[in-house]
Amino acid sequence: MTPPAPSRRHAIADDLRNQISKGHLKAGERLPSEAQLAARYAVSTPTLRNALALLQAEGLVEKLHGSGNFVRHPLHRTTYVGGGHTPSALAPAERALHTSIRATNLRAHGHLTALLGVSPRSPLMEFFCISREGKTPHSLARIYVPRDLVPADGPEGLLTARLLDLCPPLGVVQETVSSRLPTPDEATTLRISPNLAILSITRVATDTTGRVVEAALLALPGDRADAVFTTHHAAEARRAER
Amino acid sequence: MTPPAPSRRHAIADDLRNQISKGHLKAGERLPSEAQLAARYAVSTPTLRNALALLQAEGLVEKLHGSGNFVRHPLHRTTYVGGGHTPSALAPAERALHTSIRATNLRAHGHLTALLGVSPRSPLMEFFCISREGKTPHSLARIYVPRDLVPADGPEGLLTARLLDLCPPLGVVQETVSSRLPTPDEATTLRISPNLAILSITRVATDTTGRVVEAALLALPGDRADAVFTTHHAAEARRAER
DNA sequence: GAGTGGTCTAGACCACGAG
DNA sequence: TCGTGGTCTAGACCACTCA
Repeated sequence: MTPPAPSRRHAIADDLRNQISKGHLKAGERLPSEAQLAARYAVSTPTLRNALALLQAEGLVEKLHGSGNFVRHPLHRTTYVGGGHTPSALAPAERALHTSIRATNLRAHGHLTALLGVSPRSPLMEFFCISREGKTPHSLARIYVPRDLVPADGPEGLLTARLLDLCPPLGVVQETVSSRLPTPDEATTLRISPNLAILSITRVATDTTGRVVEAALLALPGDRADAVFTTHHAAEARRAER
Repeated sequence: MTPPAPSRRHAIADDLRNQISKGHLKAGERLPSEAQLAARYAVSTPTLRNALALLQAEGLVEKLHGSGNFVRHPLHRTTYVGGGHTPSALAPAERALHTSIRATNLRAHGHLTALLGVSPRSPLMEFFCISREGKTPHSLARIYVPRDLVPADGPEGLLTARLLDLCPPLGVVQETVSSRLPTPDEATTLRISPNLAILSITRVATDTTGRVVEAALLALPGDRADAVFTTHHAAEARRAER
């Protein structure tokens, strides 16, 4: 189907890919050093590095500066479930994801004002969430909520984020998905290379009055995340009948 | 916010980015040759090419082999509207998109059988759609429909695709979004570099009986496409009351 | 054929991580 | 400190586009 790529880096990448899929190189294992691999394939180091860059973009190999290149564990894909009211970037509970949340008070600025439809410097609360499987991060979320929607009583623990499920009757949730390169910060916190594209989701939730109750900026590593959106058309058909 | 990137290629990319945004380099214009730019910035050609690769990944620059590097027209972003029943990768009609459709008869094979929930070699019709704005493609779609749902009367013109709006009462539409590198074919038909990630959307639509009436594989260039999904929670709330 | 980008080489030097 | 990957150089050769 795909014509065999003539370039050397593709040939090398194909060979390593095969070795990985056939189990000659196991998950978590360290590859030989780039110098050794370059010698084995009789290419220069930049060429070999290009080959590894391909595998890295596919999520098969993880590069750790100073340590080596490692075979990534067999692609545990995270699934983001769209359609609203998920406190963090809620992945299906199937897999044990440790989610750490950090809450910060701040004031609206920049495009946050436009997203939330509030005036500049109006008080917000930011929830900075990272979910990990083991040591490797699987999602990064920055969730902004007008401060008056956050109950002042409890400590801003895990529960405060969860209240979004209950508090106001949700109206419309709009999620915009795009694919882009991570910012340097995102790349480091997600522990991915700056060349690996991410799924970037902007979620804006409004209550029934049209007020924005939540704006979330989600970043999911492109090599280990999908987003699923399900639409029930039967509901709309029924509604149309009325 | 973002610490100034120390590497030369980032510095060069930043400079070119500024020149583009300030209008010193206009859309559609050709950049000086890579050799000239390398000389101007006093770097080697590979380094300069790395800088251009960054701009290319951002969609600001388009490389045409043998012709030169060009400033891309100001990012006409296409928006894919999720939530079902759109015949092709229907972008909002705001912009004049020429969509060409080619219909082919084939039989289910490979993962198509799983997607559509049909037995192998059962007859399908494939719609191969490309939408362009001017000369540059904006989306690529392969839509598969069980052949018995396609009316045999009319020629498989534009209308055949549109009938999906009407014919069966739709049940559930599920759309899975991921970010990945294009296959070589996709890269060439979309006229993007193999390094630019695409938004890949798999859409499966079922009718009210649960039968799959359409499976679509969509590929949208990551630098000029978004996908938007809107969920109306009021409807669900009302439904829950009953 | 002249000029362009695409690939590759064979080194050099720096930055990071672990012992 | 030592081995690792990260960046860069200066030039070679090939492939493509256009006149």
